[in-house]
Amino acid sequence: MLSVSTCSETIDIPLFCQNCPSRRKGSCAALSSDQLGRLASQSRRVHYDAGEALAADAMPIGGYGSLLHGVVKLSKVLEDGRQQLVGLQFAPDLTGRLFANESRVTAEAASDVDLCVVSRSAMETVLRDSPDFKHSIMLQTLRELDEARDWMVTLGRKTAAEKVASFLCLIASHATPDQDKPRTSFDLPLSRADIGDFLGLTIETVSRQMSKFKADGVIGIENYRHVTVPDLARLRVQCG
Amino acid sequence: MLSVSTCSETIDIPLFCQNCPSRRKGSCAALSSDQLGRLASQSRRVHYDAGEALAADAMPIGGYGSLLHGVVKLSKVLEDGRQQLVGLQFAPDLTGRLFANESRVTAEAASDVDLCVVSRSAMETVLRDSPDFKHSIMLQTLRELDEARDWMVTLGRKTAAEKVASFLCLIASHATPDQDKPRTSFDLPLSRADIGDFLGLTIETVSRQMSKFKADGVIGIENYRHVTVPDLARLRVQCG
DNA sequence: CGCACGTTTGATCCCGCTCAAATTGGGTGG
DNA sequence: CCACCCAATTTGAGCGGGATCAAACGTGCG
Repeated sequence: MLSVSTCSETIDIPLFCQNCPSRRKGSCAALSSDQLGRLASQSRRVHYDAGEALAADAMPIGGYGSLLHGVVKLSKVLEDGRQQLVGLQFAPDLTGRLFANESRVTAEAASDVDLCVVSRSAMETVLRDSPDFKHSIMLQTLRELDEARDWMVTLGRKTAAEKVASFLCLIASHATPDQDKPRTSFDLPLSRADIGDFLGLTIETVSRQMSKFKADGVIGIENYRHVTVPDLARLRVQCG
Repeated sequence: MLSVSTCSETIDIPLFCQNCPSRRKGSCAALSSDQLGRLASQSRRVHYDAGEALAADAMPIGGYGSLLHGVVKLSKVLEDGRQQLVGLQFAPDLTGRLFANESRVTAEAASDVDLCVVSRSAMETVLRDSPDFKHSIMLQTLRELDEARDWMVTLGRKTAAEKVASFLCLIASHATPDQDKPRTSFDLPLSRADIGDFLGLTIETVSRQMSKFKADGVIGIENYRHVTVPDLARLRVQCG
């Protein structure tokens, strides 16, 4: 893998990169095949069960991970235990705070999660050697900033019903495994408690608003976690 | 200015860059003197009066500006007019959404503001030619993301009193013209209405909490806008 | 089956919002 | 210099949305 090829584009691509979301539409798409090979040789697949922590607030950064499958929740807590989710990550997002010694958030696997992990030094090397790779990650960072600011509007100015509708729309638009269109049927990656922490609401209020949407026919709920949306436009109207 | 010098470090630095916060501790610090000269030759000083808009949500990006003096507020509005501030910028922050055709926020001068403005193409050129400059801006973007996430906790999980205290602490830590220590006496760059929009509160609630802090001796208020903090630690405790 | 946990549903309370009025201070013109 | 005006802010009264406290329900697992 470390030998450098100068001809074929595809032969040198590591097998496990071929179907990787980061290679197909994430930051690794910016790497040449030999850069990819070099990075891949220093990476390893890591699985986290739902609920496991990938990184803790104010703790040293162990490494960086490209999200292959699953959902990662980013959160922060106040001293007295109040918690706020500050972001959700989906494939092919990169986890881990770049250019800092400590994490600024707690990262936990919301569902079962597969990561392609590289060490901090390997990441720094590829960032130095591939401006395109770094650029791609800068674009992701800017997108995350846009998303964070969008969510600030939800947190600061929307009603409970609008918050829950906004959350459902967010999941519908990301639950899509391989397409760009929002899904009309999906599993929620978060418990009611996590949804409350994401929306700045209590469990009970989330539950009540979901029940109300169900009663109004805006959504269907099965087994708590599975949601169907007969009319996406109707749900979107509820987002305020 | 366009002539390239190979010897002296300081002679070629444009006069109006010498005292510029972006040159001293912002992104322009990453530029060589001839890169700086080239960029400066394409820049111009622009003044905005308090209240003027620098950029509007969903409108094309006109150019980018390094904030020389003053405070810029970033906001988003819902269709029905509800507004949320999603960030404040101070010197030497860069204004303008990079690598996008449209702004994702409305940017307004909160106070009188001076900007060092460059065109989009000039910015793209210097980003291409100077990896250090681009890196510096990436660091700023990551910092803004951290700040946005910190504020999400404030918006989602704090009480009105804690929100107002958090805002006062934020201003105290940024009102410092040339030092890194929080100020104990400063002018608020925002009206009560803007503070409310920043905190997800109404004008009245902001006013009541400020009055309460004043009555409790945590802060002093003169002429609505000027605040003194006799004991910063006591204010910080109120932040939750 | 029976326990445990996540969720739903119900009853009540309270913080922050709404509506309304008074106060302050700055600017303007006589 | 003062009277007036206007916008921003403060203060007050009452209401309501979401929180809190409490209990019932459903689902999965040992």
